[in-house]
Amino acid sequence: MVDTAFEKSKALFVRRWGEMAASWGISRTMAEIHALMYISAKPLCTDDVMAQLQVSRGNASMNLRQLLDWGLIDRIHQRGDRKEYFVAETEVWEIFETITRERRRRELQPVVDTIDQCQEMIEGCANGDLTEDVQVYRDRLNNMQDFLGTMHGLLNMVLKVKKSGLGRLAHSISRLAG
Amino acid sequence: MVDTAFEKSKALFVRRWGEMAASWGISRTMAEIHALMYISAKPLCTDDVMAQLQVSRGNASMNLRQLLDWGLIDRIHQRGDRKEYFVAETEVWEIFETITRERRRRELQPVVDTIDQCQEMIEGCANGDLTEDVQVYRDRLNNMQDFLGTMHGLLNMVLKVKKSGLGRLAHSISRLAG
DNA sequence: GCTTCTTTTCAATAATTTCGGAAACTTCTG
DNA sequence: CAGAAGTTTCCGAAATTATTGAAAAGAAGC
Repeated sequence: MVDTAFEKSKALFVRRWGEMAASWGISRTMAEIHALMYISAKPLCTDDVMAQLQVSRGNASMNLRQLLDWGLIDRIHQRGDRKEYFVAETEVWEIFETITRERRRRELQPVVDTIDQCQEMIEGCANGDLTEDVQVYRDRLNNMQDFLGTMHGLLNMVLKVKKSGLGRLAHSISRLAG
Repeated sequence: MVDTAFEKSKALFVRRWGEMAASWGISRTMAEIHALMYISAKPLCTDDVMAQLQVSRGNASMNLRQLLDWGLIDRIHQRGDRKEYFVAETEVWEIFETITRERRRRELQPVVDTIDQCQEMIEGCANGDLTEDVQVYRDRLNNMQDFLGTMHGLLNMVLKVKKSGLGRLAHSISRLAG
C-alpha cells in the first residue's frame, strides 16, 4: 500500500466509521471491515482485511461471519480461486434498511414484548391501595407503547418510499410542520 | 418494598430498558435510573436510586449527573429537605428529541465532518493512476453524505411535527409509498 | 462567620465485560 | 496425505463500569 492521499483518506474514513459504530453498540472491528468493503471497488478476501486492518485471521473470520449474519455483506467465489471473497451492499438505503430491520428484531422487539407483559401484570391491581401510582405507571407504559408503535410505522413508510420519493416526502412533511 | 405484582412489573420494565440501552451504547445503569424515574409518580432522591437498583452512592451520583448533562432529568428541591430530588421528562416525544439531539451532536456530526475531510483529501487525485478506484470511492462518500443529509432533514421534520400532526404525516407518507 | 452535619463529587482501586490473538481443529481440494 | 483456507476455543489485554473512601460543597444553628 502506497502512502498516498487516497490511502490516507480511506484509512481516515474507516477509522472514524469504526469509532462511530462503537458508540452505537457495534464492535469497532466489525464496523471497520464493513467500511472497508463499502468503499472498495472490488471484492476483498480475508487476507485483505487482515492486512489492511492489522487484525488476526480468527478475528477477521468472526467479524465477517457476523456481517454475513446481519446481511450487510455477501460471500462470492472467484472462479479458479479457493479463497472466499466478500462484497458489501453499497446502496445506502439498503444498508439502512438492513440495519433497521436487524436492530428492531434484536433490540426493540423485546422491549415491546416486555411492555405488553408489564401491562398484563398490573391488570388486576386497580383495587389495591396504590391506585394512583399504578395509574401513573399504566399511563407511562401506554405512552411509550404508542410512541414505539408510531415510530415503527413511520420507519416502515420511510423505508417504503426510500430515496425515490423522498423529495416529495420532505415537501409533505414540511407542509405539516409549517 | 412489598413484593407485589406492581413492583414486579416495574422491576421488569426497568431491567429490560437497561438491557436495551446497553446494546445501544448507553450504560445499563444510566438507562435503569432513567427508566425508574420515567415510571415514577413522584421525584426520587439518590438514596431511592441506590435502594431500588442496588448500586453504590458514587455510581448513582455519576449516572445522575450524566442524565442531567443529557437533559433527560431535572433537579428539584423539596422544601424543608436538604436532599436533591430528580424527575424525568415524561413526554416521550421530548425524550426522543433530547436523545436525538445529543447523539447527533456527539456521534453523527463527527462522521459528517470526517466525510467532508475525506473528500477534500482526494480532490487532487484524479490525475493519478488509480483513477477508477478513486472515482468509486468518491461516489460512495457522496452517497453516504447525501443519505446522512436526508436523514438529518427528515428527522428535523418529524421532530417539528411530533405527535400532533403525525396522523396526517402518516397519511401523506403512505400516499407517497403506495 | 464559624462549626457541624449532611450530601455530593472526585480519585484511586477493583471488578466485570468485551475484544483480540494464538493455536488447535475442521474442511476442502488436489 | 499435504497444504491452504476457514472456524472455533481459550486465555490474556484493554476498556468499561462500579465501589470505596476521602475531600469538597451546602445548608442549618449558634
